[in-house]
Amino acid sequence: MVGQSARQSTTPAAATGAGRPGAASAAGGWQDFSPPALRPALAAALACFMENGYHGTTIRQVATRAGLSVPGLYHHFPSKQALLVALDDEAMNELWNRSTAALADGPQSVLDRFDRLIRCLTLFHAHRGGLAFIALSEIRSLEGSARAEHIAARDRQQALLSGIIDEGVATGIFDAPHPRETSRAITTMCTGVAQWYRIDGELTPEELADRYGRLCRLTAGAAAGR
Amino acid sequence: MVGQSARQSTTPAAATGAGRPGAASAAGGWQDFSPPALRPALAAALACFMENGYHGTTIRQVATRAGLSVPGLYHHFPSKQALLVALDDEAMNELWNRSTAALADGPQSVLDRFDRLIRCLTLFHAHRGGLAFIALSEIRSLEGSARAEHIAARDRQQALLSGIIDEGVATGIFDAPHPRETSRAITTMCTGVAQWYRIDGELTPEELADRYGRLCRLTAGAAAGR
DNA sequence: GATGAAACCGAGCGAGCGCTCGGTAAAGTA
DNA sequence: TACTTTACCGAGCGCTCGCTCGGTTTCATC
Repeated sequence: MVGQSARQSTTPAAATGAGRPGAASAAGGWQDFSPPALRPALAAALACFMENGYHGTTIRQVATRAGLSVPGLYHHFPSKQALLVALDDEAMNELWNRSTAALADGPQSVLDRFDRLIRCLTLFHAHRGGLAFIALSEIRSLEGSARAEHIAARDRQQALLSGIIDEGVATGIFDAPHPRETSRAITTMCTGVAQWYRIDGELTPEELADRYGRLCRLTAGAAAGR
Repeated sequence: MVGQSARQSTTPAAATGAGRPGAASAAGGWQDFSPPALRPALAAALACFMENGYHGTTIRQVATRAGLSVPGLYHHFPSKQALLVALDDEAMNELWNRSTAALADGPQSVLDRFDRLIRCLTLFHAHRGGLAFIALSEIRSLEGSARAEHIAARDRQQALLSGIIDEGVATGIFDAPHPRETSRAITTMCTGVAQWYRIDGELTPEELADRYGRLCRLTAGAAAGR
């Protein structure tokens, strides 16, 4: 309940990014998750895809959930695939924006950046579990260039963490004889949060992030700390 | 290439289990992964589901891949859903049989059992990645009681690891102030192998299992060892 | 060589799919 | 008031879906 949810709502977050929520440009804003803020049709599509998957969802289900007729839905999005691509873009962009903001926001030692990135990953996958889950599990359903773009974004995102781990190994902060597997394992741990975490469960995202921060330090071969 | 792949093929594995491959009843047999041994129609369904997901796969694709006509396929399985359930059962049963065999096979200290279970989980998700991936990602597509049975099997499987971790925390072998999250994180790491590991990649499953064994010890708060 | 079971297939049924046609209603602008 | 834009919908098109009907072929057994 308490945590450090960093409510700084008096400052309108509107500087470098596109001005959309999720840009999180202000200091500390990368851990502020107030509004979901998806357009109604997208929110309906997300809910349907989470329940039945992309191919298991019909356009009529999405329309009904959005309170629209089928042609009414097609007024906002040109195809079912476009709904998926928009959700995927939203997820990948928001995670990237938050991650880069987290890395820039504070002391720049390797361990500080590691801790902030882990916190960012955990908070995102807890708060935006649905979005992250779809982006992770429906890669196969992305058609044409959208799939390649997703994979490029995922690799770029993954490089943030593995870069820090490589740095930490080079400077002796991390004891990781196989940095690639260490990085893979930590990434999997954090993204896995989207698969099981429920926002109405026992832990707040902030509490979970504290616990995962400690676990990831251990996995990376750092001192337990806090 | 070397590893400890425990080739003991002279002894026919045929004692306690149903006699099917994957029962792995002989000593050390839980880490012997020689034959995939799925019926042709199931193997075809698995390949299709991996490429396009359950709902994204048509019965005609499965039939073609199996070298059958559509009615020919229906001679072996009564429905598309039955193919998925059979694959899911195969995955859950094989993992359970191997896990219980691994726990029984050797010294019974907490750390010994932990190491063998982690090794078993990693080897399984590397060798049987396709099967494990479908069982993990298509839970939503299981209809009726099959979904509840899968979840029961998954919880039973999960309890093997969390039980050991609780034991280790109680006896002071593991330093884990939040055993449930530790258990969840380690499980996620190991099952995550099915999402990215390729059998034709740089690491053999046995090498990967060695590295993951070390990582999981760290995550659990044990001494690094080896 | 007759018999029955198992293995298989060409053709196609009814249903539901993604998507569109040709509109109407409401709101902003001149 | 006329005109444009935006937001929406009833009806339905063409297609593919999971599945089945009514067969034929293969093969072990007598």
